[in-house]
Amino acid sequence: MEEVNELGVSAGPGSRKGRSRVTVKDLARDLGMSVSTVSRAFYAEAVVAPATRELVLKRARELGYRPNPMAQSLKTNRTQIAGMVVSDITNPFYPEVMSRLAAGLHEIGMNVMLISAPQAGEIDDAVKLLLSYQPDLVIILAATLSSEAMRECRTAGSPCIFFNRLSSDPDSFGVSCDNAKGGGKAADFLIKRNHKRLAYISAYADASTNMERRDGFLKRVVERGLTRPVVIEAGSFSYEAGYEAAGAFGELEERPDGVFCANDIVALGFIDGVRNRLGLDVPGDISVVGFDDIAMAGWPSHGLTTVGQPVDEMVSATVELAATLAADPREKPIVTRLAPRAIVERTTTRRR
Amino acid sequence: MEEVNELGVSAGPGSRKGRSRVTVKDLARDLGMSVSTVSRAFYAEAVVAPATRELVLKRARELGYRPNPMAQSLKTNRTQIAGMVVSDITNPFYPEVMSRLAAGLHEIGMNVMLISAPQAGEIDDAVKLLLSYQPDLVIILAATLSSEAMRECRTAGSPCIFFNRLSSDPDSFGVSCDNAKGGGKAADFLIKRNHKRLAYISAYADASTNMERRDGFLKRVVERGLTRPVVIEAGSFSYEAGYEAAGAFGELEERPDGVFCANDIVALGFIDGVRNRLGLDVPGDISVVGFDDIAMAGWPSHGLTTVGQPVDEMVSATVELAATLAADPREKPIVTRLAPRAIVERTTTRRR
DNA sequence: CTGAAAGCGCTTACAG
DNA sequence: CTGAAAGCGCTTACAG
Repeated sequence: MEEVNELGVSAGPGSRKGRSRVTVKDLARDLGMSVSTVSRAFYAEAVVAPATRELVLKRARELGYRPNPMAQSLKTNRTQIAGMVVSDITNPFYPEVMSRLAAGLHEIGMNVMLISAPQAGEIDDAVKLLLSYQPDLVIILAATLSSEAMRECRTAGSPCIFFNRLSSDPDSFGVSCDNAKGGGKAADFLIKRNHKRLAYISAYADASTNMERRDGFLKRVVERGLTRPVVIEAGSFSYEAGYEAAGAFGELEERPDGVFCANDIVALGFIDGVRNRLGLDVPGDISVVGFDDIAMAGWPSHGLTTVGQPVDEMVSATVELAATLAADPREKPIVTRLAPRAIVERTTTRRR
Repeated sequence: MEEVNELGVSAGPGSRKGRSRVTVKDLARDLGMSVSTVSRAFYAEAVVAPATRELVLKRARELGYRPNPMAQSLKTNRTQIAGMVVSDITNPFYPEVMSRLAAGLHEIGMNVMLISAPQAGEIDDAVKLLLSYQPDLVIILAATLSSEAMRECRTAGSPCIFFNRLSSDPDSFGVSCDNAKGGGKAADFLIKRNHKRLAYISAYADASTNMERRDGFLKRVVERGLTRPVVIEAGSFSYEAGYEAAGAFGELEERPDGVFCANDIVALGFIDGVRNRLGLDVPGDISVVGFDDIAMAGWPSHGLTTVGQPVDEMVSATVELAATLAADPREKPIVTRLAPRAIVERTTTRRR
């Protein structure tokens, strides 16, 4: 940082903050070039003598110069910011995804602005705050945007990518697992192991993920000639909801022997509920299959058999889409569906 | 959004993006005032006729005008951005904290820029990217910044707040639980229930949280006249580390009857390890106490007795500090310590 | 290939 | 109390 002083960049009156940052002006002066030329050196498309560019880039590195993205965005209307809206943070699936998404976005030079709403209601205000930074795009995890918020994104010119859970809005992008297929896999898995009476534990009823997994599961079961599975409404994607669902499960006159849950966290709650409240054995009395394959599913205390999500592929697809959208936000909305991974068989299922 | 058109704000040449945003200029024209006056209306300290201010604010609301923070920051050197650096996302304690911190920061009008590094090594680059946005401060969760990164924060003028885990750097802020006291509480708890031979499962050895909890625990145990607890090095704050530590625990010639773990997630792993690998009963053979009181600790399948962190207080303190720092970054570094909550007694401990 | 100039959307001394 | 002007750090037509 000595070079900063070499340059003679003084703190200046505006910087009570003590921020002495190298600006394009400093760099230009140091190099004896015009600001325009220096600026151009940073853009591959810009026409500038190769030798000049090299000189600029080299000196920039030495002085630790980086273009100020705030100033850039004022001119370019691009911010290199990806908004990330999250609400259902209690599902461990999302921290895992957030972390990997953020890393991927950093790699393409984007920064992530995080909006996290404990309650769904509070999301709107936060989205407004986010939008004032004009993010190049916003990625929505496990949250449902109000139609007002969606409209605001549109007027702000920030396209929305729904990750995992899709939106009913036809104007937004989506990256998701082929959940219906995943539901079908769960059905095949249980039927192959000779289960006869199946059930589905439904989470948040309106979530696309929930509906697709349910429908895929039911459809396949019926196709295979078994009776249509019972559906128990747990109400949300949470451990508690799964735990409560065990109560309703206990009331069934004919007890199912195979259960597919909307996701892992619901499955874990359901299993605990079934064990504690109904005194049943898993997998002795019933088999339970989850969806996601979060790290916890692999813990010995749980050993959950589950349909794995193709997280790597989903993250890559999202990052790629982000790169495209950052370059040209006018792409037409598209929904990408990735095939689920193979079922991971652990200890919550067995052959009947 | 109709008003935008009323105003006659055209998309303009620069906005291929279709971003038609109301600017201060538009608002001024609409109100027949100067840009200066309009701008002033948004600052409580600025001198402007009350009636004028009201008018401006009202119309701004109607048109959906919000000052562009990018442009603002160019003048003010304040960005209203809080950087958030996270690495240990597998510990569920952090998602809970992130979510609440983000919400609190949004309430004081700050936005959160997230850096998440899967491996500690990759954090430096991401921090550089973050710093180019000149965050008013950066909050560090469960991560250790390289000294180079810390220096960069300093030259960038962004003060660092270490949350939970403290830094050895004397130049940074900190908000943490009184971990030593928490360790002492765990000791008292086990001793009161007549445990005689105690052990501590250590996580990442260099983490301040780990050291303080350990030392507080050991000190209190010795003070109370018991023999100094065995310390087993699990190596990291993870389930896997706890699980592995059970192996080392099994090798001990004299088996402890009470174990205090560096945090909940380590405790859960340790318990599973002890049960699966050693065939021991918890709490039959040994009692286990954790630290944090994450949601999972309360699950029936775990029922972990644990020292609760004062998360609410820690989050409030951090947000308050952020507000102060955003206003004046030259505050002197201070470390806030909050008392741990009472131990939550569940089913992994019993009286001997 | 390079430079001078305009302007992105703001804030804030400086006059009046 | 208000307005005209300068300037924050950039990019990018426009000349040369």
